[in-house]
Amino acid sequence: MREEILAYKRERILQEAVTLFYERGFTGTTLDDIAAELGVTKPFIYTHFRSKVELLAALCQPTIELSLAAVTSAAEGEGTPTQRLRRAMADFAQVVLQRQANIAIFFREEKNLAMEALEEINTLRKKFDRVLSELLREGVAAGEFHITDVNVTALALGGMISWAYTWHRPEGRLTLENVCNTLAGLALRMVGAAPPF
Amino acid sequence: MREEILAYKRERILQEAVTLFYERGFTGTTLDDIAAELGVTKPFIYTHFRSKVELLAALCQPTIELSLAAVTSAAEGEGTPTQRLRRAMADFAQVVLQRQANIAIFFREEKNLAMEALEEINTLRKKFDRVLSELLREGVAAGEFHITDVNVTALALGGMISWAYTWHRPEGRLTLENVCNTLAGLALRMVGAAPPF
DNA sequence: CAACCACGCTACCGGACGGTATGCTTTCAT
DNA sequence: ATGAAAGCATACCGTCCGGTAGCGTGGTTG
Repeated sequence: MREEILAYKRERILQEAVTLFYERGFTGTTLDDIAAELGVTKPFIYTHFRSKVELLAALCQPTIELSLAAVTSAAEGEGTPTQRLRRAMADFAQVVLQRQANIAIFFREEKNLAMEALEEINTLRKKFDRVLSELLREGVAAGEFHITDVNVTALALGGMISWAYTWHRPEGRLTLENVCNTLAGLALRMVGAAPPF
Repeated sequence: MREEILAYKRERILQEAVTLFYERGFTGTTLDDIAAELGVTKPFIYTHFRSKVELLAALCQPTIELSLAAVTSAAEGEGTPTQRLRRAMADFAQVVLQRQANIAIFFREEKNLAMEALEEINTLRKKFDRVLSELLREGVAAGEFHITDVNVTALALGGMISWAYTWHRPEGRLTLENVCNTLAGLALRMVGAAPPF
């Protein structure tokens, strides 16, 4: 149970850090700010994280891992390439929107990550692109997709979905599921899959 | 001619600032760094810009203005909605890729802009989305586009193109024109325009 | 009750960096 | 040639903030 409490504290720090980094930026947020918001002091944070930069990595990496897991799981799952791409895009969109702040922080603060952490994450991103490209190639081979440049299309797909972090408002007109489905539909069109979506 | 020299100096400062902010981030770059790279000293920069933050704004705003101008010009130009959308997307993509560093800096360092400058830019961005949405609506009315949610589609289109700043490599496999055309083609598919592209 | 220990706070350090006051150098007008 | 003014460098200031050392406190154990 000691362990669980430790993990909980760690999680609370991360939560508050995400909120503040998202609102004010990484360098615009001091560790004192985070501590104050938690009702603790700076050394408390240092018992759970070695540095501010490590805190940043700890809130980026798992989110990128989730994104990769979403597309990988869908791509390697059951169904036609069309069905799998739909699921991959919808699930990826869901991760992006559920972890909107984390995603935003990662893309904004990339330059503040330690080189080591950044390389690890970039490996994941390359894998993401490879998995997506491979799925597209399968779809082309199966005659379901019609694509001129598979690699550019994969990047465009990833971008269209990722970008949602910049404009989605959780309390807005559209529900999360709604947005995910719409985006997945747009993705299928981009690859020339057969209607209806 | 005095004026021209002044403008030139200003431009050189901006160039170097873009390069360094792009590589190391805004807070990761000191004014001394920029000055050193130019072979001058910090006060020199202060004779041309009131503050570091103003420097940031000066290198973001014109680029956003160019983006808006690109889509506006195409949207209000000649041709069918399909032709205009193609041109709008290709021209916008060209701005994004030619000003890749500026675009990247803007999206990354948004939080470091002065509130006033940010609001000004956000006005431009809203106008961008409005112009694009309006063009989509025209296309739907003309029976050329088939879209379920015009606003989301506009955001998705903008995102797909904007995102290119994260992956395009000027010295890579693809020429700039190549990428712009491919992306414009993908855009037309997204809105359900009639092939061929 | 006493000894201990885990935990987190108070208090502080040191360096980095945005910004500026001052004075020198160069250039131009008279 | 001389005065003035523009333009830039030297040198400096004050602050902010990431990171740390050491103490106080509360709970647990024998």
